[in-house]
Amino acid sequence: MKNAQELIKLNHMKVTKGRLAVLQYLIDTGEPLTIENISLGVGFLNKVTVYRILDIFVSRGLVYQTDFRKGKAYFEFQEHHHHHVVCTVCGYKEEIAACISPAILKSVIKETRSFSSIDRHMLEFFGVCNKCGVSKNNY
Amino acid sequence: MKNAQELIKLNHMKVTKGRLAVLQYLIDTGEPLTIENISLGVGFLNKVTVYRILDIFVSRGLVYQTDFRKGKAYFEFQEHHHHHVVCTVCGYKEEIAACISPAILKSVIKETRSFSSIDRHMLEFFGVCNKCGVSKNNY
DNA sequence: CTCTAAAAGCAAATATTTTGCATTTAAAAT
DNA sequence: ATTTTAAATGCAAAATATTTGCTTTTAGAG
Repeated sequence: MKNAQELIKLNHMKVTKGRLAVLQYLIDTGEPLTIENISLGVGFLNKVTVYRILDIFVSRGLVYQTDFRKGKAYFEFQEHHHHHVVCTVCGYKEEIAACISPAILKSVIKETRSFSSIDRHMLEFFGVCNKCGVSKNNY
Repeated sequence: MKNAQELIKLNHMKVTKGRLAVLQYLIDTGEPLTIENISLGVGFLNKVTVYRILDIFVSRGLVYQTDFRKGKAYFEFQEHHHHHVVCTVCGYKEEIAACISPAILKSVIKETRSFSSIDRHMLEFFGVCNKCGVSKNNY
């Protein structure tokens, strides 16, 4: 388990107070957070800077950016790569280990004519949680 | 191949001029569109109404809502369910057939304690297209 | 310690999404 | 056909999210 500073260095970025704080906050909370969440959580950073820090973290693959159909981006440090199931009624989110298989990734590479490699993917599942009632259309 | 009106009726919604126009536009263009795109494309609908129409289309599974890390939602009619590879440099999008396997979906259901069914999922791949250069970090 | 490119701050603009309420309309009931 | 009514739409405004341009600060190389 590496610390924030090592992780930043390993990914070829300047180690700054802001980046350390954002990454540490993401590591500590361990759940998907919005820019607003992070900005408030860290406390001393300009929100624009938070946007820029997350942009670069995501582009280096240090942070997973995703979308839960809430009209804004969510960011999460992923010590272990994973995805979520989201309730479309109450917004409850559960972490899941299920992920695409290497075979699927290979088939993507094989299928596409315009990309020779895939850096990352975003995968989220939506349903209605047991509290909110049981959904009918399965697929 | 069903027409817009049948599709709306089949999904238990009132058939309105707005819904017909939006769905038809999505069918005709056949690519992921933003609210702005659809609003302009249809021409006569208030943008708020477009939001509301897409909300209900997505909730009924008639339309696939996704996110390409552009700070806004994309919507696409999916005659055949599919996903995309997106270039993180130029934004170029390519349609791909690759999708999660039924086995993965089963494993999600098995893994989660809070959901008894999954209605839909969002899956997108990101990379750098051949035009923009070749990315290094593969996984 | 100096220097410089990169990062952060700040203010403002732009874009996206949501909300509340008045009006219109689809389609069911008469 | 006409009436009725819940659902859909329009409109204006608010709230929220994201981007941009430019100045100042700072990490880290030399």
